[in-house]
Amino acid sequence: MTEPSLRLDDQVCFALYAASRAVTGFYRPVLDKLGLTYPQYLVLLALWENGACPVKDLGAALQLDYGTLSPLLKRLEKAGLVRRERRRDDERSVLVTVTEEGAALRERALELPPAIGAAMGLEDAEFDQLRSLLRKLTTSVAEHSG
Amino acid sequence: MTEPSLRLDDQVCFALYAASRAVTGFYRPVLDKLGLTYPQYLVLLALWENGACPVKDLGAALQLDYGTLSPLLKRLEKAGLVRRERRRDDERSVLVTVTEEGAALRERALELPPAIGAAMGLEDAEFDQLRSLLRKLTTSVAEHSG
DNA sequence: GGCGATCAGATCGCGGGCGAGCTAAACGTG
DNA sequence: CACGTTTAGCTCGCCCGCGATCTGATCGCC
Repeated sequence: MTEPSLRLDDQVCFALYAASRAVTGFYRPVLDKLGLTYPQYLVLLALWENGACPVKDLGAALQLDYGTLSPLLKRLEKAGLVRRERRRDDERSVLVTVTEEGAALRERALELPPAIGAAMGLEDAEFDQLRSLLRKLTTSVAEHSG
Repeated sequence: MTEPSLRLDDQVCFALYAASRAVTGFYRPVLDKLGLTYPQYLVLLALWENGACPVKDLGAALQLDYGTLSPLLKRLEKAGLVRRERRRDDERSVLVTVTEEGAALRERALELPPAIGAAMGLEDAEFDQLRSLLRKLTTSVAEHSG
């Protein structure tokens, strides 16, 4: 019965934290040219994919709450990339729509995934493996958080 | 030649971002009981392991800059877990030392890795695989950021 | 010894994340 | 219809992360 390790480099949680920040750090200079931050980019990914969608659904897709999304969306709106309007049929809900300008950004964003893919230095198999392990981890941890 | 995917769920970067936040979210209630935030916990991990160490080395171990570490260490000091003192032999450098109280926290922290390990729901092999993929990813991305 | 370069660290500003507390709209049940 | 409950969203405060800028201390080199 050995004592559990508290070595920093043994912790998957630290590896995760470091990797996540390294990747967003890699995106930063590229996204700067598009005038976006990393979370803003993720929001646009969700919107490009789904067309318009209410704030609630964005939160579900990105696992972010209103405290994060509300100010972020306001900044995207101020930048002219997004519109926010109350639904007529349910005044509680706010529908977020991509503007022309926001849609145009999508073309320039297409170069991002290949660039990051190359920088990651993983084989295709490792890439898929990593993604599926991360998904499994996320859902499992979420279940244990209830 | 297909267009690169911009689907949110295809992006490893998003899987990473979501997993990292899910894990720190899982730690939060447990660390709350110790009066710690997640980055503070990581700093203590590094200090428990190395004994005292200058701010610069902490930054290297955690990949964090002074803008993050300086205020964080001040908060840890105010909480009585850590001491900060200028070195006599090099007045530029600040040595960070764990106090008795900080050292005592280590015992209570020993229960964390098993708990998170269980919540992750990964086999031992997957666990090691994930960690090594994350490390590989981190170093590779860091190299491509120069 | 003097002086520019480098280095350790602090500070500030901004944009996340997130919990807590708030408003207003819609719903549900009598 | 009235009234409590749920729901969507906002705001605020605190703590990261990080770029930029500042201060002092040390080093290198003449």
